[in-house]
Amino acid sequence: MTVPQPLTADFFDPACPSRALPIRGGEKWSWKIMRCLEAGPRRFSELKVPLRGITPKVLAESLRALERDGVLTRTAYDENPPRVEYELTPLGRSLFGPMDAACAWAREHLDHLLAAREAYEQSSERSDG
Amino acid sequence: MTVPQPLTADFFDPACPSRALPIRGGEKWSWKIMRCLEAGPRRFSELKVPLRGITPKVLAESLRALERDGVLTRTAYDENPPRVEYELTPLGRSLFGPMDAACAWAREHLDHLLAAREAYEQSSERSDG
DNA sequence: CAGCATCCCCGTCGATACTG
DNA sequence: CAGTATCGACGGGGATGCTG
Repeated sequence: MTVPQPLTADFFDPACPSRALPIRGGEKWSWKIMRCLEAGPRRFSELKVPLRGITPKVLAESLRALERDGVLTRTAYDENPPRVEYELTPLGRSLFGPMDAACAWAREHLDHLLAAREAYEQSSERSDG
Repeated sequence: MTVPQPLTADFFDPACPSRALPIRGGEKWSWKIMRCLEAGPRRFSELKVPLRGITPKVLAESLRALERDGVLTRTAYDENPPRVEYELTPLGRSLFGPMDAACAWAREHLDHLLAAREAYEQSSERSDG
């Protein structure tokens, strides 16, 4: 069970699942955008409101990346004023599974985590001065 | 069900679970390090081997961050030559749950994802090129 | 309204060299 | 062996202004 494995790591495989996740934590806005689309299609400006502080440039970039990965669709209506709607695909919705798992973990262990962080700060203050 | 929600997003809460995850995708090596420790404690140099290409600086930084979050422990033995061992905590091991969920998703939808990407490239080549 | 263009900041990551 | 120090590359993200 705890016997050392050969450490053959498949994560160097370009097709490694961990590389394929459309939602990487480093991408600050992806989760938030998806949550804002969870209840149904939204327009560009409708997304800007709940995503307080996001700039149009970053929102456009993020949406394009998610569209590229087939997580959402972009539909432009030829109207005036222009209207564009973003909507999750089934593939996108399937991401809520792992996302919820991650959030559940965080909810459950948040206290523990913050305590560990604080304890670490305390112990390093002594040496840092 | 698909009725638009107020879009009250709790992810602006500093205590939002999504913010608390010790493993953010942007941190390139975190998952890999944890996988390398899954089977049991490992020394610094034992980690460098499977994590091909990681520099000692980055490995040290990453380990420190994970230690700070209580995900692993660092144990230095006062020997010569020096020996330091890293080992997952129960908290760290509990992360494999959500990690596996994410990997399972990726494994299941990788084909779909790559196809979407390719299709996107195709359709944008016409306008770009 | 729905973006794009431009410039800049900063954190992660990497390469290299050095130390207790 | 197990790191630290320094420098630099790179990319996400932000601020501001402009356009169809």
